[in-house]
Amino acid sequence: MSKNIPEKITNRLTLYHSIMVEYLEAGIETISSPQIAQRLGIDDSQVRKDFKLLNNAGKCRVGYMVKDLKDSIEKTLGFAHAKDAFIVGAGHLGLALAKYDSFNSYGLNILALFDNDPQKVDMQVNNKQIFHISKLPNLTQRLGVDIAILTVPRQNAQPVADFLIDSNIKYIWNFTPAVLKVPPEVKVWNENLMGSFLQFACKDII
Amino acid sequence: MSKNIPEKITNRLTLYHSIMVEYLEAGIETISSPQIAQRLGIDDSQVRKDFKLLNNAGKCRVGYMVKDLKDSIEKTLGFAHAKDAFIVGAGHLGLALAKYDSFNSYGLNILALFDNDPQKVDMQVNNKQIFHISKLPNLTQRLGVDIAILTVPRQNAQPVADFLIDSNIKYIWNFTPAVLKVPPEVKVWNENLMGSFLQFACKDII
DNA sequence: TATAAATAAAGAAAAAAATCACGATTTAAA
DNA sequence: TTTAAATCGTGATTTTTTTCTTTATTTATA
Repeated sequence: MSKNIPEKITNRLTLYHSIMVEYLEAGIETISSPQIAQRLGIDDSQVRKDFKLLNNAGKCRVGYMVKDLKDSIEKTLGFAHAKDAFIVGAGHLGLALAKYDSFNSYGLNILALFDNDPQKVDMQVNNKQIFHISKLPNLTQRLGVDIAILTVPRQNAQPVADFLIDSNIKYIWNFTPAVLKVPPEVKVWNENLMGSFLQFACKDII
Repeated sequence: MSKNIPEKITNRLTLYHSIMVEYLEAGIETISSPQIAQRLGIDDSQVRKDFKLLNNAGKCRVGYMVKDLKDSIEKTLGFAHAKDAFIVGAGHLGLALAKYDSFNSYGLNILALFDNDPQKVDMQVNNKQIFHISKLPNLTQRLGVDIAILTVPRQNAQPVADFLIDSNIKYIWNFTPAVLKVPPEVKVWNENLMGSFLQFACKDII
């Protein structure tokens, strides 16, 4: 689909999307760039520039059609293009993500969870089974999954990542604070919660 | 402290910090900008520019002292300046964050959790008590807490946020997909997990 | 000691992102 | 109907961020 959209814009598009969902639920059919801008604390021309990317014309003095914007954003970000993934690490964070049903509507399909704790194995979370980590290579191959969401403790992050890579996982969404060492063909996305918090903290609180 | 560091740089600083922790644990005393750059897939002059911000000189042909860099990053990002916070919403995500001990070493002190589910009230998570949400205004005032980490379901996000604001919460770290409406004196930081994922997905997978 | 290689530092250049400014359009109101 | 206000669209400008280039320094090696 339309790729190569810069991170920052993608991020704003998802925020716009949330607002569209809210407006639709409230039965509001049109929305203007200043309304959105004020809500997000950004410039209104920024919003319009982003929307131009969606090929979605607005109407002067009226604004944009909420439904059309929502559809365009979904199309642009590939919501419909479902991607399968495993969650590796069935601790609280892994379970929280497994229960996070929004993933589905955004095109991310969690097929199963993996853990090394025998007590957790065979449990079900949100209709997804927890398997022993040793089952991962086989299931990866059988189901053709190449995305893993890594939610193990920091100490295990690198060895588990190595295991995932051996099992042909190509994309790791890394929720651990470890900076993973991976070969060039494997892509890592660091969620980096602390970085996120510190950005918040540095700006306003300290 | 040294504020107004742009988001992107703050984010990189936390990644550098993770690498420093790892090097220290491995007993490695120096590190060079190309090493770090390669690890993170960025330009090495970028790394040096970031380090210049820390007033931390390197040595040609040798690199930087790992320990010094780690300390500088911690000082710059205000790790030592402890900030107290409440977690609002004791679902899996809230519990996961309550158990996330890294928060502490990064200067974020979770004092307690809040939920409206009577079954959860009075439970302990990682030595932190879960209170009924009705206790929040009182505790906010008594403990002088003005940061809330919001992990309730999307449907409850706005009403709970309104309640927090009435209770004098000034900073909301928003893990819900809702885009909150808040008065100008209240600052919201959207964690926006889906945005994060879609950035990842758009880049490489679709 | 001389040479080569790795690296930091710092300025220049390029690229990307955000903001500004203004004309055009549309709707509502006088 | 005229006027005013709101809003879009877009080019220009500014700011920020990243990358490139060069010079200087340090260490290791011949």
